[in-house]
Amino acid sequence: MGTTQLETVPEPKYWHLKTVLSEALDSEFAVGEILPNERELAARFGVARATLRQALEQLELEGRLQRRRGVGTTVAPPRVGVAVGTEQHTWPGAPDDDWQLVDCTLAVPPAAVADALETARDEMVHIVRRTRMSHGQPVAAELLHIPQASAPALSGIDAPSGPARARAVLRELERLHLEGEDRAVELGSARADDAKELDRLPGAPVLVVTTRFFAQGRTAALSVATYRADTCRLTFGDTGGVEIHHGPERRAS
Amino acid sequence: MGTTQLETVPEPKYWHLKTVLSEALDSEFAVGEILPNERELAARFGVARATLRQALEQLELEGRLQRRRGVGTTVAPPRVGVAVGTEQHTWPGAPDDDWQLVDCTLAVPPAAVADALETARDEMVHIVRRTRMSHGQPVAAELLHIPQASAPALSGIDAPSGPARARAVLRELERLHLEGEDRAVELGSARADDAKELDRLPGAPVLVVTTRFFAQGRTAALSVATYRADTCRLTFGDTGGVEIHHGPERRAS
DNA sequence: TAGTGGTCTAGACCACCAC
DNA sequence: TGGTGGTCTAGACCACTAC
Repeated sequence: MGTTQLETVPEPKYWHLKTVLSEALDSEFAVGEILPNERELAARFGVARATLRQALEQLELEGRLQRRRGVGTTVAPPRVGVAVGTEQHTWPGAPDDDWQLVDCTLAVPPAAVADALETARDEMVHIVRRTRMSHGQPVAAELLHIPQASAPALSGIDAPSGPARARAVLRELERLHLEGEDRAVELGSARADDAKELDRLPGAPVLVVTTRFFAQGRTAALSVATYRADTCRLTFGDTGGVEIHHGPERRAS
Repeated sequence: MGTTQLETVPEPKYWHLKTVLSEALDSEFAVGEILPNERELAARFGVARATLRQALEQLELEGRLQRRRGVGTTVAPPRVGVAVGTEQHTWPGAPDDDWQLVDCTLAVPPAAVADALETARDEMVHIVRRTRMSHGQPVAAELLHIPQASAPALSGIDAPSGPARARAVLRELERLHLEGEDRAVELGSARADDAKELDRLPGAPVLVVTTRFFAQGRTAALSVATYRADTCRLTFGDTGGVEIHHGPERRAS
C-alpha cells in the first residue's frame, strides 16, 4: 500500500452532497423550478436534514439556489451584474442612476464613519437612505453619510424627514466639485433594517461597498452600501458585465 | 394589547448571542486572544453547542473571529485592505506586484472561461497559478488563463510546468499593448485546491475577482482570483485602504 | 494523548406562506 | 390548515494540533 493515495480523506458528506446537487441543478432543473422539500431530499440521500441543509446553504451562498420560508427551494437565475463605479466619477443622485431615495435623517454616525469623515464622534451628519433596484428586485440598501459641512445651506432646516429632504441634501452636494472617489468591498452580514429592505433574513450574506467621495480636499461624503451577495455580481469599469463564472464549476483537468 | 408593538418577534437565540459576543469582543478581548472553547461557551450561555456555533460562524464571516481546528477560536485582527486594480491598467506580473508564481500548465479551461476568452470550448490555454501574500499571510489564489493566441511564441514549447514557464508566458503577454481591463466581484466558496493555498477549509467564503484584460481588440487574458473573505477588504482606486466599517456595528440612534 | 473545532444524527417546535 | 424552511436540542464521533 505505498502507491499513490487511496482513500486519503473521507470527504464530508455535505460536500459530496453539494457536488451531486450542483450537477443535478445543471442537468435536470430549469431556472425557477422548485426542488423537493428538505425532508424529502434528506430522506432521498439518506442523510439527516441538518446535513442536507449544510449543502443547500453553500449552494445558496454561491447563488445557485434561493430558499424562502413557507414557499420552498427554487433554482436561482444567474447573478445579475451590477455596475459599481464607472471610470468617470459622479456624485450620488445623478439623474440616470437607479437608486431610489427613501428618507433622510440627521444623526450621529457610528464611530468608524465619523473617523472616515473626519468629524467629531458626537457630531451629527445627514444620513440619506437609498435603495437600488435591478430587474425589478431590490439589490442594495445604502446609507449615505454627509457631514453638515458638505451641505451648509441645510444646517438649520428641519423639514419632514423624507425623500424630499433627501433630494435637497443631494442637490447641495452637487454644488461641490467632486475631486475623486475611493472604494472598498468586503463581506458582511445584513443588519435587520437592511435585510428588510433587501427582502432577506437578518444575517444574510452581503457585499458591503464603502465609497468615499472627495471634495474640497477632504472626505465630503461616505456611502456604505450593502448588496445582496446571493444575487449580485459587482462590476467595475465601463464595460457592463459578462457571463462569467457561473454554471459547472468543474476545474480543467 | 393594541398600543404599539410589544414582544413582536422572538429574536433568534443565535442572533442575540452574536450581539452579546460581539460586544464582549469589543470591550473585553484583545486581538489574538483565545476564547473559551465552544463547549464551555455554550454551557456558559445556556444553549446547545450548535446554536453557539451558529453565532460564531456569523462572527467569523464578518471577520471578527478566526477558528482553527485543534487550536481554538481567536479574536481576528481588522481586515487588511488589499488593492485590486489601480487607475492605470497594467499586465499581471509587473515588477512591483506582490504575486508569486506557482506553476503553469496547458489545459482546457471551464466552459465559462472559454466563452469569456472567445476560444473554442475544447481549446487548450495556458493556465498560470499565482498566490498573493499580504502581511505574511496568503490572501488570494489565482488562475490566470491565457489563450495560446496571446503568447504565440510558446505554442510549441513543453518546458517543465513550473514557475520558470509561468514567467515566460507572462513575458510574452507583456509584448501586447494592453487596451483596458474589466472587473467583477462576487461571493463564492473556496474549491479544495484554492482552500489549501489559502490555508482554509474547502467551502470557506471567498471573494471571487474576475478580471478581463483586453488587447488587440479582444480578451487577451482572464484572471479568476479568489480572496479570503474573512481577512480581506478589497480596495479600488489609488488611495490605499482606510479604517472603515469595523469595530462596533451599532447603528446611529 | 488530551483538547480543539468540524461533522453528523434524530428528533422537536416555530414562523411564515398559500390555499 | 397543511406544508415550507428556520431554529434549537443533546447527544455522538471524527480530524487535527500541540504537547
